[in-house]
Amino acid sequence: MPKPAAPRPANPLKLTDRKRLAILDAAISEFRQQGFELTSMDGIARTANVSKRTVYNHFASKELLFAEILTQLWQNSAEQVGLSYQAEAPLRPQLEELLWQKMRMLNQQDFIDLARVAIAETIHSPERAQDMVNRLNEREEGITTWIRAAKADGKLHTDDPAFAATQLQGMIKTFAFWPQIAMGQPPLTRKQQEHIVTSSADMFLHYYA
Amino acid sequence: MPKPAAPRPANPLKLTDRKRLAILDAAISEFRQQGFELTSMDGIARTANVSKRTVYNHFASKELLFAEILTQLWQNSAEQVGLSYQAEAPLRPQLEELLWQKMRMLNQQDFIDLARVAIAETIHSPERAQDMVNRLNEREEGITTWIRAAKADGKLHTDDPAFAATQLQGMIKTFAFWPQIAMGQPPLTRKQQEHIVTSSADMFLHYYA
DNA sequence: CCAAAAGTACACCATGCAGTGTAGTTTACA
DNA sequence: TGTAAACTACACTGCATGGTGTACTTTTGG
Repeated sequence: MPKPAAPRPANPLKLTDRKRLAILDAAISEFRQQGFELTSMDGIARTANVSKRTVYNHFASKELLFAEILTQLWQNSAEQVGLSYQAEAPLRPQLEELLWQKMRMLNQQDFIDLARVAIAETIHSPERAQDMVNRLNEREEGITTWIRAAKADGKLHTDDPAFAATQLQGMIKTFAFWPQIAMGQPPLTRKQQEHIVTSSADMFLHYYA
Repeated sequence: MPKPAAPRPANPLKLTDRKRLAILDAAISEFRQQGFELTSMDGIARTANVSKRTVYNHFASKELLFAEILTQLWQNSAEQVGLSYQAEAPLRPQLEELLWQKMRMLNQQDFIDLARVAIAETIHSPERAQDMVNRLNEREEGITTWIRAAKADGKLHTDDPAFAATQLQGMIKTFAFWPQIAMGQPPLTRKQQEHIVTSSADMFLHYYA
C-alpha cells in the first residue's frame, strides 16, 4: 500500500520551483501594495512562507527581485494592439475593434499593476522609466500603422498619423487608464467601456474621415 | 558712522522666517527629486543649511512637513480655470481661451511637482490621494459649467456635459500632462501647445457644435 | 545692553532593514 | 538508502533614519 498523498502537495512542481513562485507572488503583492521602498525582504519572505535566506538564494538582491517581477508583469500583459488595415471593409468597425483591443489591454490587472509600480518608481530610477517609455511607445505603433494605411487609402485625412494616434488613444486612457493609475479608481464597467469606445470612434471619424 | 550692512543679510525677514522658508524650499526640492521615503530629515536640514533640531522645531515630524509642502504647492498652483459663457460671442475663441488657461495651469512647474509627488504617494497614503482626487475634480468644474451653459444656449449638443468636459481636458492632458507626470518628459514648446489647443478645439466643436 | 527666543552642535536612542554566515534539517533522485 | 542540493532557523553586521535632549551661541527687540 503506497503512502497516501497527504504530505505530497498536489502541486507537481519541485520544491525549489514552488518556493520560487511563492516568492515572486509575494513580491508582486507586496511591491504593488507598498511600492519599492516600503517593501522589505523580511516581509516578502514571511508572506511567501519561506525563509529569508531562501529569498536571497533565489534573488541576489532586492533590486534584482524587483526587476524580475517588472519583466514578468510586462510579459503577462504583452498582448499587442494591432489590426492590419482592410481597404475593402468600412472604417468604423475596424476602428472600434482597435479601440476594444486597447481597452482590454488597459483593463488587465497585470497591466495596471505594472504601470502603477513602474510609474511610482519613476522618481527612484529614471533609467527604468525611460525604458518603460520606449516600450510603451512601441505598443502604440499598431494604431499609428493602421491610421497611416487608411490615410494612404484616402479614407482618413491627417498630416500627422502619430499625433492622431496619440489623440485617439488619449481619449481612451483619459477614462480607462489614468484615473486608475494615478488615483486608484476602479476599472470601468462594460457599459462605460462601450460608451467610451463608441464616442471616441465617433469623434475621431467625424474629424478625420 | 553706522555699521555696514555686511552681517545683516539683504533679506528683511527675521531669522526664524528665513530658516522656515529655507526648510520648506529644501523639502520641496528633496521630496520632488526622491519622493517621501527616500528623503531624509537630515538631508533636508543639510540642504537648508539649518540644524536638524531647527527643522524639528518648525515641523514636528516628517509627515507634517510633507503635508505642509503639499498644501503650499497646492496653493501656488491654485489658479482656476473658468470663463463665464457669453451667448453673444462665438464659441471657438471662448473655448480656446479655456483650453489655454488649462494649458498654462498644466505647464506650471509647481503644479507638475505637486502632481508628481502626490501621485507617487498614492500608494503610501490612499486617503491623501482621495483628497487630491476630489480637489482636482473641483478644478475641472469650470469647463463643465461653460459647456452646460453653451448647451442651454443651444450651441452645443451633448447629454452629458461632465463627460464632454473630461473628454476635452483629456485631449490636452494626453500631450501636456501625463507624459510629463508619469514619464518625466519635458514640457511642451509654445508651438506644440498651440497645435494641441487648436486641434482639440477643432475636434471638439466638429463633434459637439 | 540685557533677557528671551531661536538656532546650533552633538550625542544618543530605538528601530528597521539589506544582506551574510552557519549549522542543521528536509527534499530530490540515482 | 545515501548523497547532493535546497530549505530553515537564527544570529549577527552595518548602516540609515526618525526623533529627542542638552548645553551653548546667536539673534531679536524693548
